[in-house]
Amino acid sequence: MSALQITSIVEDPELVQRRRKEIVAAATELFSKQGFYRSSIKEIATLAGISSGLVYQYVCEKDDVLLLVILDVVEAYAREIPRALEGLDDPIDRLVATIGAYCRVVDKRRAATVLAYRSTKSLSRNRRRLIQAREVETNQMIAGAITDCIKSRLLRRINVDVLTYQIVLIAHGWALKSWYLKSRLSIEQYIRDSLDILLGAILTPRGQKHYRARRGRRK
Amino acid sequence: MSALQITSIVEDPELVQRRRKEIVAAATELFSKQGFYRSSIKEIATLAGISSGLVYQYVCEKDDVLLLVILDVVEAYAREIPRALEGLDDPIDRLVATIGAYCRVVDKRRAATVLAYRSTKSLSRNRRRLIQAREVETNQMIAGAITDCIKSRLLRRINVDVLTYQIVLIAHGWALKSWYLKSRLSIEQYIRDSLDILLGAILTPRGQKHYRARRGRRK
Amino acid sequence: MSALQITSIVEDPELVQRRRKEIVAAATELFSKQGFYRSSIKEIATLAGISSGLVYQYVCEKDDVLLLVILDVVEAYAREIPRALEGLDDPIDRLVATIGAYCRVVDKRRAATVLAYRSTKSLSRNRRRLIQAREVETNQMIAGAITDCIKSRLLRRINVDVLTYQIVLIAHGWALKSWYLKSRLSIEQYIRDSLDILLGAILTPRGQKHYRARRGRRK
Amino acid sequence: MSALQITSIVEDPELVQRRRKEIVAAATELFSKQGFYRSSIKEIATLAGISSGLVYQYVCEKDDVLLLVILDVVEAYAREIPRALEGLDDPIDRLVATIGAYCRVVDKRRAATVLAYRSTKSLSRNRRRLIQAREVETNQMIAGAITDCIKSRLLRRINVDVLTYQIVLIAHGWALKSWYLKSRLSIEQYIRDSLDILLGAILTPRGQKHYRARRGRRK
DNA sequence: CATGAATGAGCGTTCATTCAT
DNA sequence: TATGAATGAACGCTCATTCAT
Repeated sequence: MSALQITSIVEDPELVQRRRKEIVAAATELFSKQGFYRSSIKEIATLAGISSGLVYQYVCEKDDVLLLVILDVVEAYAREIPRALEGLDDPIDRLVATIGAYCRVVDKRRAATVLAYRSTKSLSRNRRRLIQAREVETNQMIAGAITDCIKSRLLRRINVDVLTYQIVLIAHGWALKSWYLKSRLSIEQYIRDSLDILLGAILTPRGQKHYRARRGRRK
Repeated sequence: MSALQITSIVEDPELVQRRRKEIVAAATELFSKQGFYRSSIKEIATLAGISSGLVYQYVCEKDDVLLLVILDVVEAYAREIPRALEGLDDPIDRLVATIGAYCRVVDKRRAATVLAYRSTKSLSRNRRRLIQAREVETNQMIAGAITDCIKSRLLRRINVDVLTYQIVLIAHGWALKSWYLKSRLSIEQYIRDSLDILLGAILTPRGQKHYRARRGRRK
Repeated sequence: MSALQITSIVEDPELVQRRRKEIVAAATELFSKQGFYRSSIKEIATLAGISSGLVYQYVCEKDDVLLLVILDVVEAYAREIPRALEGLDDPIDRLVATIGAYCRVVDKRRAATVLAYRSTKSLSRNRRRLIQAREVETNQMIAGAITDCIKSRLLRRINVDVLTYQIVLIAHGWALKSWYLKSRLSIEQYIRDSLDILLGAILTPRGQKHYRARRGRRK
Repeated sequence: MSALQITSIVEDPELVQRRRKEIVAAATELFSKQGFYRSSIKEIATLAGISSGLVYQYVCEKDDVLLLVILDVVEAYAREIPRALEGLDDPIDRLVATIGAYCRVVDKRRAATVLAYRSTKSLSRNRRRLIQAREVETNQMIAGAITDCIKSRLLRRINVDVLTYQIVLIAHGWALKSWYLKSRLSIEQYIRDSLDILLGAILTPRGQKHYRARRGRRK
């Protein structure tokens, strides 16, 4: 639905979709491994089993390939998170499930997630906005889960935006910092410990008293 | 102490430092604006007010310029965070100050922080390791502050690595997601709300009971 | 059979042959006039009537162009000498014809012969070996003619390797020292006088007696 | 005496000579190993133990360094061959000694000899002429020895120029083809076998009859 | 005399993009 | 539609040469 924005010379929409899927698969692999600039259209075409000229029948510029690749990642989030919520009604359950699902999707697409971070800025203003718009959509699912919890008085009235991004960053962090974390934790431990920190109050009762006292004085 | 790793043809260390500073300043500006690959050595040299050939008297390859730029950011963290802790003894104060300081450094160097995220993967294995080693050093300051709090029984025995990276990501998130956050919050509000979420228990008493109950059942 | 060693991106073998021929022709002209290092790929491409990028569709590195050029010379020897021997059976006739043919090929490709001498050392070990292997092949034709003469008791049992190279050097000498010889002799005179020296005993009967006597004493 | 042609900024002639000697020694080593174009002035200067700028006090362009280097080789021939003739009166002895001496000088300076062949053409017309003039001078010693033999009726009236160059090429051939010859012969064997071919009639009596008969018919 | 930092032209090479087939 | 040969701009990097010190 989003890829439609990129005009293709070929008119048969099914063919467009099929070819683009091949191209995106090849490009994702190469971009993840070598980065966008070190991967040439020819390499991508070869890996996709087509000729380099043909790529330009489905894409206007090399940058479009990158856009397609990143959209593919971002849409995977939007697709897979809701699936994890199916059948869950309790707001806390939904929040917990959301966080877990997000982390697990990131885990499955670690390289692509890192790629999205690296490369979004390489895109033109317009293309970047497109990605960001999708990201906001995805985040709204998280924000929604948070809001529901607040409405149900299960969460305090914390800043929803900030908590949303804290959750997003926790999920993405698993990919971004996997060079450090991967050797120390499994993804499931990471999810559990992150939830533990986020939802269990990290301050001890004594710490809470202490913190409130200090905070009062700092103001 | 780190720049020593990049060999320079010029031997006068003062001159090396001065020139590299000029080069790094120009490169940081360009890399932040256009990215590493879209910035040419000639552009960097021109912006730095020197000839393109001269760059190669202070650096072996273009990649070294990137390394220098990223090290410069990473070292700013290592330099400025301890300064914020001077005179603070209380563990909670120190933790809070660390988080605030980290966020503020990131705020001052938003573009460079994003750059570090985008570009570290463009570096060779060795250079990347160098950056990561410094990042780990910086993180140890945060981890230290956390551990102190735990020792003083002000914090529960949560996973120190995970909390450390949660804090790091919160700080970096201000840069990474500034396209969203910047128009909604000031950095100081961001710090305050992030601390609020992290240190104030986000679950209400009712939420806590609820969460514990659900968690028990989920296991 | 030799050019196969240099891989080309273009796969149509006829096209490869045609383009390489154009490139070699242009390169031979330029290398001969200005030397390998003073000739740029752009110059070669322009003279060949193609774009500079296209050269790299038929060659991996600039060095390959040089290899192609030198192989072209060396193979001209291997191609044209046997032709001069067609229909000749007498061993002495064959030896004389070989020498004459070699000199005449060199004469036709004087510049390229000099080029081969100048530039072979610029090539990588492997490429150099390739050239040398072909040179040895060519020389074996000469060595064969010599051996046949010895077998027929028309030549004394002199050192075949040394005589072979004496002949090779006589032929190449016409190119290498043409700055001196060209104004004093025609190629046909050069061939005749060289044969006269080589095959006619240069010592007079008196000289021979003298030489043998002195040689005895020197030992 | 020849180097004087290259103007030097430094005026003290002794210093000029000393420095140039250092430069030539370093350059000869590098040029022989890597070739002229792959050796930089900086490398030469460093190997000579001076600064790169200083080279330009003793030389106008890089090409002058090459000229100096080649002149040095060529003059070694002119210096060392006469020394081998000292005390010899007999014309054949002198001719034999000349050839042996030439070969031995070449053997001692194999790399430099090859260098001279590779690089003379890289020089400007004027510089090349200078080298060639010296070569002619050296060759005149050989030609003189030949002429003396002819005058004494020890040699037939063969073409002196051609024989001279045959001798020169035999000597240089030891360097030029050392990749083939070195593993098969010692320099002394090479000299002996070359003289054997050149001075001993290579045709057997039967071969001579044969040759004369064929030659008559070929005309 | 000597140094070595600085310049800038120039080269080899890559690759996005086009277009004839 | 699909191919892949062809183009040509652009970049990283080197190095002869100059010149302030």
